[in-house]
Amino acid sequence: MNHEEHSTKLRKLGLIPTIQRVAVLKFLENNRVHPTADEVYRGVKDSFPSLSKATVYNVLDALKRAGAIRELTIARQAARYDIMTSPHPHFMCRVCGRVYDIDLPHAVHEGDVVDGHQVESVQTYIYGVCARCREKGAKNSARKDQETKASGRDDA
Amino acid sequence: MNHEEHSTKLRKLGLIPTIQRVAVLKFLENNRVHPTADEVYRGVKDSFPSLSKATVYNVLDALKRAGAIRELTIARQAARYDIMTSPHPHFMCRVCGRVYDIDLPHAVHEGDVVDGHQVESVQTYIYGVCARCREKGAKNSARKDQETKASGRDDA
DNA sequence: ACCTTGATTTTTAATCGTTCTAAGTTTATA
DNA sequence: TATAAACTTAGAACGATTAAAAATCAAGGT
Repeated sequence: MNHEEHSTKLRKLGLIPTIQRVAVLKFLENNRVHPTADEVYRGVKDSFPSLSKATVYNVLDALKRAGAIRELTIARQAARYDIMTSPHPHFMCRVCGRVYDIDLPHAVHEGDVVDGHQVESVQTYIYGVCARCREKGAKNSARKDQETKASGRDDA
Repeated sequence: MNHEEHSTKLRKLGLIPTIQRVAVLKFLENNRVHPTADEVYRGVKDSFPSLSKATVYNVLDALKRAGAIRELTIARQAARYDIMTSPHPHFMCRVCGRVYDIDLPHAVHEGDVVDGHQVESVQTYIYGVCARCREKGAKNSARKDQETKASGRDDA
């Protein structure tokens, strides 16, 4: 997608296509790892140094309300953002901190009524150890029982 | 449950049963509305004025790690706490802010492996308008199309 | 019961994600 | 190009949570 197409997409969403909005949208399309607002900020700022962090929050909020992205509260520390696709669960690894898309549908859907409550959106968050870290852990423990650091990662 | 029983429960969890821990545990058992740390603090402080907020965080963290309570990140603003029962989804009303237990099982469970990832816990959060607010809204709009405030509530 | 030692609580300050404010800039439209 | 509305910016403010250090308490041995 080029600049023009992003502008069109934003216009269709009812948003004025400013260069900041186009830049954030482009970043989100090229970085589908569920970045935090700060990660978006740092990523976009590289190619757009005058960008303000408040703008990132403003743009993310506008995109969210326009229904173009979803906000994930999978971790207490910071919200994460996902380009809108059909609803699906997310998995967060407690070892490396990465967030993965899970290829399963939700059991409850928009429009459903559960226990008398009108459903507008659903998020399922799964926590554990991801495939990559399980492998690494297995390797390490097989070799030497090395301590497998459980601290947070520092990004993808 | 009386004080002695709470002490026993804490001991079984491997925690020294201090009066603060007993008080927080008791509060959580009597207020199963998924309170925030601050709501726990205010609630317990009533009957225990010397209580510190840091202690509430410490106790909640200890209870969480001992597996006695679950932490919900259903809203970005603040974590909420739930006495441990079998895993179930939660519903948050965007009108009144209340959080309800949903009587449905999760589709994914502890111990499962999904896409190669080892599952340790699952949380499903559903957002929308609760039964109570739907009724109220219907009543109001039938009567006079009164504005239905969408701001946060101020508790149960 | 008393002591010792490690765990816990307390107060206070710090951190950090997010929101607010006020001023400056840009966009859409005429 | 003029104008008003929308948007961006920098920086201050906010609020939930965590950290640090000193004071207090709980448990087990004497």
